[in-house]
Amino acid sequence: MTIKTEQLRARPRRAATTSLRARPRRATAEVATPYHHGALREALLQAAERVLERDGLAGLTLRAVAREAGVSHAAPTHHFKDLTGLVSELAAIGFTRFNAAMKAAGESPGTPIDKAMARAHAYVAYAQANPGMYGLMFRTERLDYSRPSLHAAAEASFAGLAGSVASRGEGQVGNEELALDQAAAIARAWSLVHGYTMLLLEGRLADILRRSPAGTTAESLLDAMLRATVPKLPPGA
Amino acid sequence: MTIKTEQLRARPRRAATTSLRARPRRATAEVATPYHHGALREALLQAAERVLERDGLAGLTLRAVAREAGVSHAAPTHHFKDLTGLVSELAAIGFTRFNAAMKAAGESPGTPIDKAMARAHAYVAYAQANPGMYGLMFRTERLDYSRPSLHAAAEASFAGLAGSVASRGEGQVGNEELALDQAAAIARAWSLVHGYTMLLLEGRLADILRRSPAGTTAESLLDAMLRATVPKLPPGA
DNA sequence: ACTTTATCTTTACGATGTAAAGATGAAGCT
DNA sequence: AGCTTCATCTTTACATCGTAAAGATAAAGT
Repeated sequence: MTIKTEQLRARPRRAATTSLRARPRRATAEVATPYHHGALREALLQAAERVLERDGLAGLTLRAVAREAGVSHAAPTHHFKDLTGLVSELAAIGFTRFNAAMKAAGESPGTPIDKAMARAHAYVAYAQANPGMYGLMFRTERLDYSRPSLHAAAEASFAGLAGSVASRGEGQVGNEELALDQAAAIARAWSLVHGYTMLLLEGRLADILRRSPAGTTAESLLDAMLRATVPKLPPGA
Repeated sequence: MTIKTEQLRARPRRAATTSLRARPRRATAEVATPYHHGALREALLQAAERVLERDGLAGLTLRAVAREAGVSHAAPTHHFKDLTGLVSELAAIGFTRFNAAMKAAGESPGTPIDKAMARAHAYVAYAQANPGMYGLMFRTERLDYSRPSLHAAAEASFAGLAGSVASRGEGQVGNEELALDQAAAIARAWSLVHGYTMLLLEGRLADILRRSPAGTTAESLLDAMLRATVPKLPPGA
């Protein structure tokens, strides 16, 4: 691919003077990548997200993240062990934010159908605003679900979805049995919105949108698609 | 990862004797990786598919394919130029086979709804039988749609889907305009079946299946999911 | 003050994609 | 025929990547 030689990395911080480490502990309001100890873990996660949304999933390498954070390429190892570790931790963050967005959308006023629509739109909106993150979250390949943080966040995400479909109270759909029509309703809602999102992000819906009436957007098409399906939702609170 | 040293590759065919190339041209029934000229291109594609279904998408590397085919690691370059080239060509083959399976399913007897169900089942069945291939086909990242073979095969796939939904004759849904409800119907069908397939392949449906009534399979859940949606299909031939 | 320990850097190795130069044998030309 | 040409394959080379291991460095504990 011939991108650029690795020598171009953000150089290892202290060039020659060896003792500018006595810089103010809090430059403006937050510690700006402190010297030795510091909050490298968080800095790496932020750098990783920046790299992800800038260069895509393919560009999200351990070394690129370390470069972006201005540390040596082996520094992340101590905090995440693996690329899998870093990626999984980042995905957990993505799920957490995603869950918050979905919860907020579910608290909108209106009929249950209105709420369902709002949730669906929030779902797609999150993916459109954070395509890299969404791709990361749903590309299992390099994800380790045995990590507690990721497991919990993803589980909460599913529980929220299932709860919003299965006409229970608020999300509390633990581990109990599901009737076939309940399971089908959950699978339907999830498949619809996830499939639409994936096709949209991969550009597969571009053709359909181009042939649709002028002014049709991804949102309005989603709306039309759901409106034909939603009435079949189980009668619930 | 420490897999294995590259020395373990299928060694470069003629070890020391230098002239066993006068072996029978057709060993049993087909040329078995001929010497110089030969059908390397096809052999590489077959090797690639083998590697893909054996080691997954991550294991599908140029060098692994060359190894599998028993040639030097740079041999594929001349036939495909890139990893992208090889992968795209393989995806084109996948789409072609997929299209054939879908067409066959569409020719089953029964009502239009029966046909639609048969097609949906064929869709998921293909993905389950060829998970590597399906993942390859719908993971745009390393695909070059400007390649004529891939472009044509993918286009045909979409046309078949659109045609089967939009109640036209047989597939002829060229480039004309689409009414919003038509576009929505296509998006709905595609999103449903693609989303379901993706979630299934990534293991995301395992929880739902486990909590479903005993005996519920991926197929029966798909069936239940579709039965609640199908009645809303546009009234067509 | 000295040691311990967490954190970060260097160095090293095998793997990968890709480019470039060297072999090799089939096909074409005179 | 003999020679050249050229597509095909192999070697060699290089930049990159993930990961392991060993060395440095500063904060913390004794």
